[in-house]
Amino acid sequence: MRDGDQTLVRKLRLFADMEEDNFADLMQIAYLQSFPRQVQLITEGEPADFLHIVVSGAVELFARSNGRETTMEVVRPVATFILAAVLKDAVYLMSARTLEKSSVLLIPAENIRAVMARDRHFDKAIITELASRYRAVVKAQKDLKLRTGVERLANYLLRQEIEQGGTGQLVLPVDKRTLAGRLGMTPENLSRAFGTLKPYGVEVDGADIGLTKPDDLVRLAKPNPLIDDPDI
Amino acid sequence: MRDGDQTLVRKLRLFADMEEDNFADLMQIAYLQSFPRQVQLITEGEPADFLHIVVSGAVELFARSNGRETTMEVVRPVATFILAAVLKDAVYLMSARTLEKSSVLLIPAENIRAVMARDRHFDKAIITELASRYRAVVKAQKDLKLRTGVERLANYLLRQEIEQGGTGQLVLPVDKRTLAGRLGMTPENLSRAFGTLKPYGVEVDGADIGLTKPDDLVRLAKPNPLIDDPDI
DNA sequence: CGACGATTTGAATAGGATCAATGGGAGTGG
DNA sequence: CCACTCCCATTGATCCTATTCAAATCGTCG
Repeated sequence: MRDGDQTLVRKLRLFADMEEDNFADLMQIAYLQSFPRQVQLITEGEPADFLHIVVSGAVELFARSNGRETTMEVVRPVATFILAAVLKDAVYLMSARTLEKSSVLLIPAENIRAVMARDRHFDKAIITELASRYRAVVKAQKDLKLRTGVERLANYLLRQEIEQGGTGQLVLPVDKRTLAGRLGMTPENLSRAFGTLKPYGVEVDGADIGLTKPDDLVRLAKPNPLIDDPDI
Repeated sequence: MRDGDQTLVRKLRLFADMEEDNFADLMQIAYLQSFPRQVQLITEGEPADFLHIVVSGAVELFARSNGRETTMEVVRPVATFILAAVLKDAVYLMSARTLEKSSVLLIPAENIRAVMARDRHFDKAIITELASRYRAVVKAQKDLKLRTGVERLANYLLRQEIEQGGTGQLVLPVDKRTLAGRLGMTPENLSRAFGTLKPYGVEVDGADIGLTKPDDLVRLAKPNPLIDDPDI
């Protein structure tokens, strides 16, 4: 692994306060792997062998049942995923696939648990991380149950616009098919939702989106910090 | 608090391994309060002052936005709720109200954090608890996104039947209005869903349910351990 | 008995999904 | 460079699920 990448991983909430020796141990054992796009990394139902950390690219967490499939989350660098399964020594509840060419750091679950047993700071970091993840899922569920598809899209666009600098412009970070999954709708429906938002100043040109009437869009979206604010 | 209740709380995963002194400290400070049914205990958006533990009765976690409301979870004794908010020293993401006459143990958030700072076992317990909660929410989201209302009800009935002894009989633990919320549908729809399940041997008499054709019901419900198994 | 809330039933509507067909690049091979 | 292909995105039509609004029924409790 390149030093730069290692520095990024070290900056993760999860590892930031870990004792130097322990971090070095983990990095010694961990290995970084590169994958092309659309490679399935883990499969739901299998035992959690490795903690995964997306170092570059993007990973989609998804789930299947009955022949249906749904996107649960999109993880972008630098972030961990399936931490809970590793800690519980349980099976994965979600599958994961790369959305783009990605590199992923793999740390054997047993090593994570071993460091946990001797590094106090790591415990605290895990607690913070898990609590944040938990709250993120709760927010996602509120988004899903309390809003229509159009409202979810509107709020998503408003969040992205802020994240990308508040210039009234934004670029969709994933293709529309994946975005539809993330927003809990079909691609067809997403297309129509964009259509519905046109009168609210949403101008679409491929992945480039312009928001020309932010006030109108906000009035429609009714953003709610308890759903949309990533820091709460 | 009665000794019996204290014993039950002590048996919670969260407190089971805690050092005796620390547990005694917490119980000293904690206070048990009784509430009639339909009392709102916490309100989303307010700072998390207390860890709550349902000692008897039942508590519904719900959320609002846009004028819509949805049930997120029903918590039954003995279990904690809003742990994540307390740990992050953040605002509640969900509101809570009693469904029945209930007694709730309240522990000030600062004391929880203080014990965390000095009790190693408590850290581990919190991690386990949070990881379980996280996985529970993920399962709930899969249930919601991968199944129709009728399927959710069918699986719910099958889970309850097992939990209540596998006799082919079960009693709904909440009124149907609340059950509808839990299952992500309206009361009217729940009624119709029960109607739809009649040909599959679901016999309804108030809160008493009989499952006379379990095989047929299973065929419809297609239960999935990665959604329905509480121990995974 | 009477009132109130819970549940059920009915009819109309809305939000999304599905199926089918068309347009539009990006990449490939000639 | 161009034709071809493939996949994504869009659009239209239709179907299905679930919500909403309204009304009837049931049960319980005072």
